[in-house]
Amino acid sequence: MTEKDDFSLQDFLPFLLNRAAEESSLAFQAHYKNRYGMLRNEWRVLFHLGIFGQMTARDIGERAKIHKTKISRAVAKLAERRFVSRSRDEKDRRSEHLRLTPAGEAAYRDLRAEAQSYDGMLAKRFTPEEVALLRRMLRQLAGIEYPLAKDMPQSQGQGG
Amino acid sequence: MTEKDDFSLQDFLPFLLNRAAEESSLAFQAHYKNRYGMLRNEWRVLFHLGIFGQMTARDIGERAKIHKTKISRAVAKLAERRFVSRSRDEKDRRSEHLRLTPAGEAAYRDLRAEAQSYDGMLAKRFTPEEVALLRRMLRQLAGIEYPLAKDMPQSQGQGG
DNA sequence: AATTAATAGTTGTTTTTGTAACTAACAAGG
DNA sequence: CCTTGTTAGTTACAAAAACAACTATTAATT
Repeated sequence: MTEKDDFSLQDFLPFLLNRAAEESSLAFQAHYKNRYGMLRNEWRVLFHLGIFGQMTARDIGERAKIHKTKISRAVAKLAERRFVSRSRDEKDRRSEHLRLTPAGEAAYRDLRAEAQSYDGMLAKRFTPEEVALLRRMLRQLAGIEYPLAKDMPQSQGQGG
Repeated sequence: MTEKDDFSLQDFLPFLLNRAAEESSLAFQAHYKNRYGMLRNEWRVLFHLGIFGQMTARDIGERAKIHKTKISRAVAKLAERRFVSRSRDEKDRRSEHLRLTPAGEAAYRDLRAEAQSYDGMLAKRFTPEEVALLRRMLRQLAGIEYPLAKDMPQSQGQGG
């Protein structure tokens, strides 16, 4: 098992990103899974509703880039557990507005606190400048538009 | 759908990392999938054998942190397609040594070239210093030890 | 208005993954 | 040697994800 080739798999960004994502999700995953029996897409939907208050399934999917079937099943489960309530839009009866119930709000607040402290724990391995740069680069790689506000130097947009 | 809460999902590292990983894997995935009908774990195994020449399933799993059942299935498929050959270790007949066949070598070289150019494309959105820092941070988050060689400043190990 | 196309969301089926249990081979201690 | 434990790898079953096809409703076209 001695090295034979100069290509480094551990520097290959898609591989590295996947490993980092997987590793850094583990502890948080354990939390929403054990505490609430939630799945990844379920906490994501929960968070969107917690953050934005009211959205349709389509809104969520668009913003988080989650496929509509995943949203549909996540919403079904959250609704079944009374974390989310649904109400038809009377102007367009195809879509429905989703929002958190009080129980959903409570779960959201708990998980959000957990997320914040967990994120802080991950971030404190680096300097604040490093973390800011990391997030900026990850957003760029993820194809997420910059908030475009504040005072960021907003460097090179090579976009290909 | 107006914001209501100050928590930013798009800054939450596990979410952001997942999105970046997913997004940045897409094009490469298309390549090994369409061209070779491979799965994620299959190209990973292929690359390990391409890089190290000969390994056991266990070696691969340990190095890439892939569970043994995934390795087992990936190897089975690669062997079936004659990309990989297996040979029992005579000293310890539980384990077997894996290596690429010429066809496997060819596939590896092709995919490696693709990976390299793809990685370059991702990287060129940033400055070389930024990319170096990004990889370093990702390795740290992924729990991958530094090569510990060369001339890296090797900063803060907060490790928690 | 009838026809066609598009959109929101759901359901069904197939792949892929995750987990647990298994076999075979080795290792150690009595 | 014969239990007991460990390791390499496989297989079987359960959970989750991916993909395609579907219903209901609205919008656009003729």
